[in-house]
Amino acid sequence: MRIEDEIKQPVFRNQYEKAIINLSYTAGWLQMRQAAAFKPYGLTLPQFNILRILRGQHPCPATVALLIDRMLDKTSNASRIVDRLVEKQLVTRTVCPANRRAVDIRITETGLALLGRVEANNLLDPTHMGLGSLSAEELGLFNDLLDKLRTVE
Amino acid sequence: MRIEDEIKQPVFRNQYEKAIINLSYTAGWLQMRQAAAFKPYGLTLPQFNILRILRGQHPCPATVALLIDRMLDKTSNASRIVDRLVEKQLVTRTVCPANRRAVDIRITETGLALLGRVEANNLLDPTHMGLGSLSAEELGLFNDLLDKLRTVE
DNA sequence: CAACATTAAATGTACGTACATATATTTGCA
DNA sequence: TGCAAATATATGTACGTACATTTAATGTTG
Repeated sequence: MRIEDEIKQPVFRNQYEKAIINLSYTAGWLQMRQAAAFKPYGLTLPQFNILRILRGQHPCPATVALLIDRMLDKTSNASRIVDRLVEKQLVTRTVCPANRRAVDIRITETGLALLGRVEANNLLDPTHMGLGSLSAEELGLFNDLLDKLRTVE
Repeated sequence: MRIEDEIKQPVFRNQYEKAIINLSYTAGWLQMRQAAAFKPYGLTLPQFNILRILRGQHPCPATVALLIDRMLDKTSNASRIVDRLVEKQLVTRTVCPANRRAVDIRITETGLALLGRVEANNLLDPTHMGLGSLSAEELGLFNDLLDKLRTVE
């Protein structure tokens, strides 16, 4: 559906403004679908992403600094997201013996099992998440346009 | 810059995953730039958008329901955003005489003046906000791809 | 008219983001 | 050694989003 119809605004001042609004709206649309997909498992998207990073490290621990480095959004507060995962016993947090400033964060068996159940449902495949309607060629074009959009000066 | 380099992840499992991450990342990138542009004026983006809606109604009042209807994000909490605008005296809130359940929200002279100052700086033009690097043709294509992306089934 | 449903907005709670500051530990160097 | 700087994380505050519940006013219907 065209963005004009989605948000019931028949006309934009220019194509730039339309693209800005379309981009924000579409990103929000995608985020809502992702959040809804995780909800039955009691997870948010940032929590899911951290669990995946921890599984990538498993059985080695990760530190908060490593999580921040791997996360898309650098300003998000990894400490507090880990807090919630600890409460749900999906993750453990222990002082790092080698460097007592740091903490060792590990995914638990429960966490691994939950991650497995979430992924078994193919929650992130394009059909569920949109984008299924774009061809490989269109996806490539789309990625190029996004990259170009961010170039300033 | 390519998304692979932006987030230092050299490879994606497939083009879909790359597009999803690229879309989220780019929308976040844009939102950061917008927030930074409004910050010197003590405004957030939702506050700015509500001020614009109120100016569109001026000198008539708007209700909370009208604001929600016009806002991109329907689940955001217009009541509380208006709270902050009232505190800053950019907006007034009075009980609607015709329907005492509703409230009449009006932009003040201070609010109009602030909006004028913000816009005088061209804060939302494509050069400041990115997208300046895209041609008219590319913008059209980009909008079409976003619209198509959201079609499911 | 009274009882109940509907409507409009406000409030509460959980979570995340953005940014500043605090606390504890380690490192480096005079 | 001792002390300042750097490092790793936690905490605090303001704001917004998502969603449920509450409060007050208005409609509706028997």
